[in-house]
Amino acid sequence: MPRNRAAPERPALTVDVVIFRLADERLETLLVRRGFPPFKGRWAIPGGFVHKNESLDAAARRELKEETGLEGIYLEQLYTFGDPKRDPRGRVVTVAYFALIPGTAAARAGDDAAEVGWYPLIKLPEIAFDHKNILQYALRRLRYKLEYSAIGFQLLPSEFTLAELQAAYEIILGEPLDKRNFRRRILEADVIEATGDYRSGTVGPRAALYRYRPDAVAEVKARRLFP
Amino acid sequence: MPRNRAAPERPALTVDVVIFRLADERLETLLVRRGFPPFKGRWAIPGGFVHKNESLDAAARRELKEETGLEGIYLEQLYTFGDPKRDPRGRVVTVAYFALIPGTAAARAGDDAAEVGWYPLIKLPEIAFDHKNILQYALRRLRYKLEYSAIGFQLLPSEFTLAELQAAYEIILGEPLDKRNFRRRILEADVIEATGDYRSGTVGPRAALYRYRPDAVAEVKARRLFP
DNA sequence: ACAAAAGTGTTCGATATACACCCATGT
DNA sequence: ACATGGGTGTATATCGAACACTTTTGT
Repeated sequence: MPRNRAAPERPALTVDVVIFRLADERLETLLVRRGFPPFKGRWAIPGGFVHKNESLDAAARRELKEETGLEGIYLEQLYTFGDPKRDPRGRVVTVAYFALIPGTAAARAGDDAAEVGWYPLIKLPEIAFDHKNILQYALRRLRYKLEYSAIGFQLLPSEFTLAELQAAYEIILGEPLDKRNFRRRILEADVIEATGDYRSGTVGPRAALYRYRPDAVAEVKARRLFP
Repeated sequence: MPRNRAAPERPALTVDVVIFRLADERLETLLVRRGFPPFKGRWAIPGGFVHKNESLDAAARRELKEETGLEGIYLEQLYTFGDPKRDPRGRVVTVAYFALIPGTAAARAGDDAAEVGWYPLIKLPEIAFDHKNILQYALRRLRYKLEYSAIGFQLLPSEFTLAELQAAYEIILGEPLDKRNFRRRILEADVIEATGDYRSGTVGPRAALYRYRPDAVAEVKARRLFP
């Protein structure tokens, strides 16, 4: 708490939300093209000022909804970036968040009709500010969380097959996983359950559909899921 | 980055530094007694405003030095707390850090002669603001980091015996550890090395002294150190 | 001599890893 | 009929957990 009153400052405070989705068998993130300097024409993580009487989480949720139209999305505070020089216009401290949206969710363009686009993380366009750092940080955290907790299904629709879930993990972790070991572990972790339905319309046997168990504990502390 | 310019706000921005040390076989934290309302007489985590042209990390280091006189200390950003009602005087967003200082480091009272004291985490006094939350969060993070990375020696002087290190881990994790397993794991982790000297003046065999290997990688990602 | 504390290996159980075939279904 | 892909079990290696005695030194 403030006791030293020397040279305080009231920096602008923003939230930036790194929004991940799976599409075309890649991990993608939503970026906004800047129409004005600085960094005109380059791409930035969507974000905005924190409003009066608004918590940081609420600000992040609002931004996420403005950009994608989605609510009830997995969202987590990532890190706060406050280098004095990170915005050439003046001091702006940003609290970064990351969000995982289901790949099928039709994320509409932002209300303000700015130019927005999804970009794969392996092939990013020219990035504004220190946002490349933030994206790298978010990716590290996502991979880490995927190994230690069971949040992969946040990137899938509400019902999914085990093959789809495994594919999501493989895309993000960037390595193939053994099918039998994957299924055993994910089921033993007790975070998903079979719906009883099957995916039809495909060649071959019908795959059982699973859903997230909302009553499950999100954090799997005792053991690494995918060591 | 800011694109939505509706109702922005410039909250006061502070850093709070949860400072941990080991003393009297307990984990203690430094607290400052508030001399004025709100929460007059209650105890708060040391902190203060972020200055102009000062990064968040620099602000945290400055606060840490002001309170303890120490430099070159382990310091890590924890989380940012921004509930609009967390300070009754107005909007104050705080970036919380945590620091680990060697138990022997004579942490002098703060420059401003405020009333400060070390308190064991198991028996905290009346806490101001939302600082109890922050302390709990910091303790969780400390325990977690201790299990997955090798930072326990940050709470010990530069040279220490394995018995001392084990005692530190036991205090923080709150459970006894097997001596032989502890020694094997901590040595296999390759973060400490024998100095070649021995601790004398004690009853019984002389214990070998160890030091931190500064070239070692801090994060032990591959495996839990103490599962 | 005795008390205190340092140092040292092995066994056993649990967990992780590697690996291949059968069968249902749609075309 | 055949191509596609879902579903299933086991053997081996690695890792974690539990456990006791000997030796050194100061008093």
